[in-house]
Amino acid sequence: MNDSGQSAGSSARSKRKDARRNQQALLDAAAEVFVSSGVDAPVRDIAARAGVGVGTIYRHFPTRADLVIAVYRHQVDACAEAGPALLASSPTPHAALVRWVDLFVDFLVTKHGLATAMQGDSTCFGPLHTYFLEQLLPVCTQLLEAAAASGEIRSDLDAYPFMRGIGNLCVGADSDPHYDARRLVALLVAGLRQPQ
Amino acid sequence: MNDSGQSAGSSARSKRKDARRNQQALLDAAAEVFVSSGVDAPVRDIAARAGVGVGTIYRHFPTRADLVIAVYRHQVDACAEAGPALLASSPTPHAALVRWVDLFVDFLVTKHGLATAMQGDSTCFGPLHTYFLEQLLPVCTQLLEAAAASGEIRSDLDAYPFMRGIGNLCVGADSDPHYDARRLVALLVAGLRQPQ
Amino acid sequence: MNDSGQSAGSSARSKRKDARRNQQALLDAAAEVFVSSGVDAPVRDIAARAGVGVGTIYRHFPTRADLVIAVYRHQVDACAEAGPALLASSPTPHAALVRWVDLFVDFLVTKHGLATAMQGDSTCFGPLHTYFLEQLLPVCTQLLEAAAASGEIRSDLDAYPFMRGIGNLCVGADSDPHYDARRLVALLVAGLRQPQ
Amino acid sequence: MNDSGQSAGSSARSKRKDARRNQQALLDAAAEVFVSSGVDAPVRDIAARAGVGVGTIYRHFPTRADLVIAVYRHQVDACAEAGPALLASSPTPHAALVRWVDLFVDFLVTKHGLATAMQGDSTCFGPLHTYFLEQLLPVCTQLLEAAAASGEIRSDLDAYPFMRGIGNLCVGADSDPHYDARRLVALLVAGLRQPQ
DNA sequence: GATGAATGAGGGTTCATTCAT
DNA sequence: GATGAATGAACCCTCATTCAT
Repeated sequence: MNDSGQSAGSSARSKRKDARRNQQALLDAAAEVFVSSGVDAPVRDIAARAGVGVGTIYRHFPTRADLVIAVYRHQVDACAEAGPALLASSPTPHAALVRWVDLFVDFLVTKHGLATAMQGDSTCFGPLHTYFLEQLLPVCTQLLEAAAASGEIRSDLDAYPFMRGIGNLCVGADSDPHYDARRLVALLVAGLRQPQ
Repeated sequence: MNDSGQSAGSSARSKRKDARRNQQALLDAAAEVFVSSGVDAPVRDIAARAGVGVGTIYRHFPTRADLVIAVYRHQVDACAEAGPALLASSPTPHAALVRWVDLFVDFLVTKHGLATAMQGDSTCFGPLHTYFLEQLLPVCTQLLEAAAASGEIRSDLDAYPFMRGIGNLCVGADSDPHYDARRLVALLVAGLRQPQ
Repeated sequence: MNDSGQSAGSSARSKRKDARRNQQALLDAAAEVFVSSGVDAPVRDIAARAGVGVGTIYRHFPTRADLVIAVYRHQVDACAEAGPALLASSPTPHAALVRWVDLFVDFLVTKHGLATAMQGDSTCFGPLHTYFLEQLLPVCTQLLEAAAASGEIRSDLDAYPFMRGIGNLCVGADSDPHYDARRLVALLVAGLRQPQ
Repeated sequence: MNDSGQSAGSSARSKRKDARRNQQALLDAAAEVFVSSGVDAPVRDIAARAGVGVGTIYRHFPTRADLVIAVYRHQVDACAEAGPALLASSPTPHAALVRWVDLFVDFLVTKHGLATAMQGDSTCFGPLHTYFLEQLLPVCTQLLEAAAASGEIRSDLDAYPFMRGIGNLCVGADSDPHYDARRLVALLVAGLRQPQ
């Protein structure tokens, strides 16, 4: 349309460029809307903010969860990568665990509604749930096992319930000033300590 | 109207009996539906299950929160009353606290979606939230203070965030067999222990 | 119930007394509610104000129109009776007509929503409409004919459209301070004057 | 998007054409339903008649008043434009006023329920009311002032109550064959004549 | 007779998702 | 590919009217 008289190839490329640009706009818009209205924000709001039609969202992200994943992929991945790094650089495995949990909680708390979306009962966030677990479960497991091996914490808690618990504790943390999720998560971690 | 005469009294009572029977049916139906579909279940579903019209629900329970309160009032009240009793009968305040938390968790976990409803962000459950807090906050506070006074736990956690945390940990506990809310709550309580 | 040990007759009479008392309370309550909320006020509001059940209203006044009629019967009748009296006491038939119209307008305007109820399209006010016409049409006709006979006004307007017109002009007169129904009715009557 | 190119332009236009076609269907359907059931007809009825979903109506006309305005905009505008034209082409301002009032009455009477909607008390028709007044008040004012300036009518009646009066006189005119709104409006206008 | 609980039709509104253009 | 119009199921809530007690 824009480049009249060009070859089909160029047309196709320009289309792709358009598509990619759109996808990026979508991610940016979604990130903003998620922050202001939570991850359950109406699809239309996101489309409007991105300046595209709702259909475009569905093309790029068939499921709402797909969109959420895409939006937070970088941060999830960073969180995943931080695990081994912290383990290597911290004085003890337990210290690494504490720091990593901090990262994870920051991530959940600062994203309005993400913690809720991570809850297991929501069927429409299945892929989101899955992705998070796939990325973070091994890391968390590694940290827990290391800390258990060093005798700092008990060894009878799996990473899955642990992460679920942290996720749950972060629910609603952004909307209630009287509720300090980090505090409670710290208590939970403290509860893991080996009863000397 | 309120005369002690038998006929009129019985007539009035019988009328009330009808209404009460209906109300009871409503409570039963709501309890069932809440379990199967959560406390956000459509009004009509509850009405249908109870075999009454929707208007009947609105008559008895103008607000959804009113209905939820009514459904769980006994249990909430029992939970509230258990606090002092446990304090009196347990070897230590900490033991009482642990047992009481158990009761509370049982209550939250066995009622599908109740924990979610207890979260602070839902505006339409204001009355419910309020009622729960009014009943249970003082009790929880008393238990925490007693345990703190006896030196068993730290004294810097208020009852409100504590209860919110417990409530959050119970979210989704009924739908995921891999998630053991009681375990995590136990860890949270363990985290309260005075770092000897 | 109250007079234990009385004869059936006395009981029956007391019932009637009760019924009459109820009916009066109903009329009073309805009058008040009509003023504050219009003649379309919910049935329950009236029952509540009267301190009776809704069923009682339906027993006494099967139709809302029946209730409205009953409430305003005195005033309608007074309006009807005023016609001949004014005709007899006024200097000219036209003067009598003007005064009578004043009465009628006062009646309609001071009763919130009555003018609306008098409109022909509302099917549920049929009996009301009918009663009003039955009582007032002959009177109005007489006044119009007298004024026409004396040459003061044209003779080609029937009482029915005339009254409908007046009724309509009074619609909404009580809720809009910028709208002066009496003014417009006066113009309408002025428009009747024989084009000398 | 707005480029003058043929293909894209036609594509954009064709999309709009579809929507416009639908919008037109909606306007037609609404017009019909308004005639048969009044402007208070259920949204669903209009949607059904137009063969569209209810959502489509809400998309095009967020408020019922918006729909009513759209349906009658042409006629209101025509009425507004007719004022100056009549003033220019009529022998006297009074004659122009009479003709214009005829147009206005025709408009109100032939649209079932429109007159009622024009009444001031209905809160949900605010925009409608506003639009009508904005369009027609200046015109009516001009006509009244011209006729007053020429000494044909009294000068102490504002356009607003005048129009309200006409509107009111037209209420129910379509459903009652015995009620001739035009007749009464003519009398009202006649009542304005300067008492020579 | 009186009561008021129950009914359920009726109307409004939102929003995820599809699909013609 | 992008668009956004259309769909319509799903909810909510009100209130006139009936009828068992």
